[in-house]
Amino acid sequence: MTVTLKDLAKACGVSVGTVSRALNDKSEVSAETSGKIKQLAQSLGYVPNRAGRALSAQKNLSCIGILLPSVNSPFFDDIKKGIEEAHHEFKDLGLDVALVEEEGWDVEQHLAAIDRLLKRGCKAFALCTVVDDRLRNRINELSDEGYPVLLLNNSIPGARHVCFVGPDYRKSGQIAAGMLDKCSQGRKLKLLIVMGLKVHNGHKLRVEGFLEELKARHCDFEVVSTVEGHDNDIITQQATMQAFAEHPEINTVYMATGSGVSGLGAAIIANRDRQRFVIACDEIYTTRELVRGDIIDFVVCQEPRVQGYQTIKKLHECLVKPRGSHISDYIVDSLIKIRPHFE
Amino acid sequence: MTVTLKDLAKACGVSVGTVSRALNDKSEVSAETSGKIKQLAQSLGYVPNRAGRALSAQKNLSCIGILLPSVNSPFFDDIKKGIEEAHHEFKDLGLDVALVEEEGWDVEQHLAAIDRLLKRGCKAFALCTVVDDRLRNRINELSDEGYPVLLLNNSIPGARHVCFVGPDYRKSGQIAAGMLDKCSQGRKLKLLIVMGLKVHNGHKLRVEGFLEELKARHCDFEVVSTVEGHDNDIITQQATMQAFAEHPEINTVYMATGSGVSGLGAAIIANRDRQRFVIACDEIYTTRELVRGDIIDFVVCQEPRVQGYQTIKKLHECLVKPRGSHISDYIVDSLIKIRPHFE
DNA sequence: TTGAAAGCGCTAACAT
DNA sequence: ATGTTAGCGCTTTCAA
Repeated sequence: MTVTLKDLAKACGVSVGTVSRALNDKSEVSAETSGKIKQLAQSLGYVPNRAGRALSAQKNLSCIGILLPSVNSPFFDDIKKGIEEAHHEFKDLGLDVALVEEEGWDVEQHLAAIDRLLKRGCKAFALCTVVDDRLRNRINELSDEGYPVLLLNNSIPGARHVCFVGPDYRKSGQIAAGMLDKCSQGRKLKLLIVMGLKVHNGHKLRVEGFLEELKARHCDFEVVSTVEGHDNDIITQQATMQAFAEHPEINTVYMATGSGVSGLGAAIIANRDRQRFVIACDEIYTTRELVRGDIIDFVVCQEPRVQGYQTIKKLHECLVKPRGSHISDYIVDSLIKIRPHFE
Repeated sequence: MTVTLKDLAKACGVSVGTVSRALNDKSEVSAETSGKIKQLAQSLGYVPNRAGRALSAQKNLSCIGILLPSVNSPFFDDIKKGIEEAHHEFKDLGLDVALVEEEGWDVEQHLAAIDRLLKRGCKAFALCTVVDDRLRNRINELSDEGYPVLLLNNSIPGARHVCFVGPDYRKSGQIAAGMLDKCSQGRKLKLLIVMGLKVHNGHKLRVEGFLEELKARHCDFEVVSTVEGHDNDIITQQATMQAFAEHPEINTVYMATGSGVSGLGAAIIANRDRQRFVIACDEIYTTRELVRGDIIDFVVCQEPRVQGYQTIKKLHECLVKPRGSHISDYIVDSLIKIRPHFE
């Protein structure tokens, strides 16, 4: 049988209350007793029972705060679905979720959103935000105050976080290159690369991985042009159209961001006189449509729904497990999707 | 606040015990009271609290029985990992798992295995077994006795089951064809198809989907030969070698089963003088090696780990939810994997 | 600083 | 057939 608080209490000659307080760092317990209890718990392999804990915490359930830059960004739809699913599933284990949605990646807005979540009484945070000094500092503050912070989808170097949930962007690029290599038997590749937003670290990594892998495979390629779509449909379309006009020899397009794909699609359709091989990233409604219509040849996806689900699951783990337990990252798979996937 | 047993009891003017019994069909409660309670529970949107239930059921935890034909079949390794993972995760929610492993698909053995699980006191079953009348009847018996039966990986037409967890084999074949189409720009395909076992319905469906999709895409192809590897390395190797000898023009191989892939690899390596495009199914250790070595071009996988995990999760749901709740199937994704996936 | 005890939602044993 | 109650593991008051 598994070891319970009662067992520990008996073994230590103290009451269950004391054991509970010691194990949860409630600080109204002497260092000596606490140490003894913790040690014993360790050696006996005590692992708290979720059901018991959940039941007890039923009235004052703990809340997870989530920040997403998801306003007008369909990519986040599936992440939100995953969050909802997990929220529903963990509700009766004493968990609540508060979601704050922002439009875009403005640092001020993101900082304000974090404060709002904090005021709502959130006990843990999942942030999809951007590489910036003030944000990094704010995250580190939260961590130091004992709040678990999870970074979602976009990693922030130097920020203290319990774990990262998201894709391996470099590998995503490598996989796009690997596929391209398989599909372009010997043909010389004249490449157009469409980037997204400067602040998003992932898009850069994707391109790096992409080029790296093309080289490693000794593909015959040349990057004819690289444009920035700023994750915006219209800008993406204009930039792509212009690149096609200036470099009609472009025969392959790699778009390293999911946002702005409508613009890419429009540009490709407007230039259908030339056959081009097109690779996109991330599965959103428009992308699916374009793959179905054979405008885009394949997409490298990143399991957004799983990301949403795992975000909640991981933070739940943080709140339930004893402080300082190691929580592993969750790196989603990079999935190649082609037309039959969407039919 | 969510509605509890106590709320229902108060509203109905009965005791919590009666409500619990009514909702769990304990049959020592009058049809009249029971009906009234159920109706009220429905209209008030009562949903049982997992934590409470788990805690209460702690001592006599219910056991899930699983049958896998996994002996000497590395494909099941990842399924088992998923089962282990979920087992660990649901342990403190009052769930136990009993796994019985058989070698191959022998009907007698599978029937005996089911009986063994039943004797062990299992309350629900997950079966990975084969299309056969006696097995179908046995499954229907179990269902009629009120045991939830889940079919894992291989569906059995006409068997009453609460849900199916596994791949869409037809789609798996379609996706292989879609990829092949992308990779074989115009080249005429001279195909060798390697089947697995007759009793496995899925392999047949894969080939159907594969050919269907090639036709739908107007690919220029011809099935030069179809061989049966009987999910065995040596037979697969011999059959493949012979096909290559008789039809040296074969330039593409589609293997619709995961087992026996070592044999396929050996045959390809022995015939390296000719360049052939090779598609395999299912991710096992050997397959990964062969993809890394560029012997196999790509694999269509089926998330075995997720299948294992979801099997436990779904059956847990069956045991926890009120009788007769609808449990949805879980169809895993068909994943295309290429070399960078394994590096 | 610590112990005792109530209570979270549910089931099952016991009583009626 | 139904009511009453103990107890599952845990946290959190309330006392001491």
